[in-house]
Amino acid sequence: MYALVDGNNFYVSCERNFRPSLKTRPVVVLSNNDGCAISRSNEAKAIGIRMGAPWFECRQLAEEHGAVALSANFTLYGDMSNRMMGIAAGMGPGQEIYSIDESFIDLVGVRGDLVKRGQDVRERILQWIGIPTGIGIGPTKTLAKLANHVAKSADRKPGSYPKEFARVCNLAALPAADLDSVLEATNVDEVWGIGRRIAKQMNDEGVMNVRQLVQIDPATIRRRWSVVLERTVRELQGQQCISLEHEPPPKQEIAYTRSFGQPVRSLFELTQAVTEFASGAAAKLRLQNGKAGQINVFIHTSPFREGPQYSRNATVPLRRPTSDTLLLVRAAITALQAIYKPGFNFIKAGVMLLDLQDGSVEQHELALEDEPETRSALMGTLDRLNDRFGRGTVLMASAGLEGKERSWAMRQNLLTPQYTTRWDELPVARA
DNA sequence: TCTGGGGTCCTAGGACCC
DNA sequence: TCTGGGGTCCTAGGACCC
Repeated sequence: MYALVDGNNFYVSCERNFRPSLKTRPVVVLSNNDGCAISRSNEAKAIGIRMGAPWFECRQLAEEHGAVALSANFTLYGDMSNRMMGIAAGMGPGQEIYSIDESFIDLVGVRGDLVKRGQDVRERILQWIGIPTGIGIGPTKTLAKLANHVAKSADRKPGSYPKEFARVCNLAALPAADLDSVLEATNVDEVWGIGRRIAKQMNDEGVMNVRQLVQIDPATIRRRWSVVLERTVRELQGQQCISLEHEPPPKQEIAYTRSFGQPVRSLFELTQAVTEFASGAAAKLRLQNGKAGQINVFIHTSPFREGPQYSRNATVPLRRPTSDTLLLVRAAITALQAIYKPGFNFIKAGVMLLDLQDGSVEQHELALEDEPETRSALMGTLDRLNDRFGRGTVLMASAGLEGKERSWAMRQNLLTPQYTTRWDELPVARA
């Protein structure tokens, strides 16, 4: 038995916590460069702002309704997430943190009324962290996800499901007939693992709701679609196919990619960006104590804009697997120089670390180019300084200096303070 | 003027081997 | 006119998730 605990409109809820005046207004949180709406309050959804909608397209509509837009403050959301996850973990003996705002809880061996238990956890998160959540409970992860969808819809959209399912919903406790009517009221595109494409294909074949879906033989699903979807259907039928991951497995690749605040043309500017991205990726890599065997760099123009398009990437093998910022930046710049072509308006670049391996394995060579121990001490110091005094405190000179140059830096014009992670930005309470 | 970022898994097809 | 069988590895692309 599993529960899925999921924060409602998570980024918006984090922001509202520190600015209660936002609680009655439509609020949207925007992606990097203030490009798209990536989190919306119920009020913002109600006026028709779609997930992922470009802000320049829906801005007027939003402002006519008194909406407030904010730049994404991922430092804040990450910290709020950690606090929420700590409380959610109390619901059962195991937890898998599935994304920034949701975690699966293993309920094996938990006795008593699970709905009551869920309601208690929900209340605690709301009171201590200020984040409203929905909790779904079911015999498989896919059914727990579905129950979570029911819990949220019943709470927000009157008439979608019976009201007693609102906020906390346990599908496992339902008599078969009631479960059937829930499944019948749920479109296949709400199922975890069924996206737009497959939902469309199913609809074309007359499979509209989940009750119809669970009546299909898994072998048929496999033949018509894939083993992935077969697992999904089996899970909906109550058979556990996807187990809980207590520990996140080490990443197989690490990416650091960004759109620019404005298009750039020169190799000089791209070198700055690629330096910064490679440094950032290297820091993430050291955080999981890994080493990369290869590094990939890409640059491309904007498919949304007029003008000649250009998109290329290059992969450079490292002589030895490494997590050293200096070596990775050097390799990234080599790759960039190989793919750069003048005369284009570049809008995005990225660095990907590939072929990742455990950092405790050291491959030596006869003539060492550097002193590995000195270097890893240097990287440790670099990470500690940037952690303590803020990202970018110590950086590679080719990344360029704050304010000057760096024309590509992203726009975040509507950024809120880091209320919970910086002493000088703590909210102040007045009597 | 203006369109995010970071992942995973699976499959098909090509290259290559004996 | 006709061209085997069995296998591995790699990559690109497509699907999905948040």
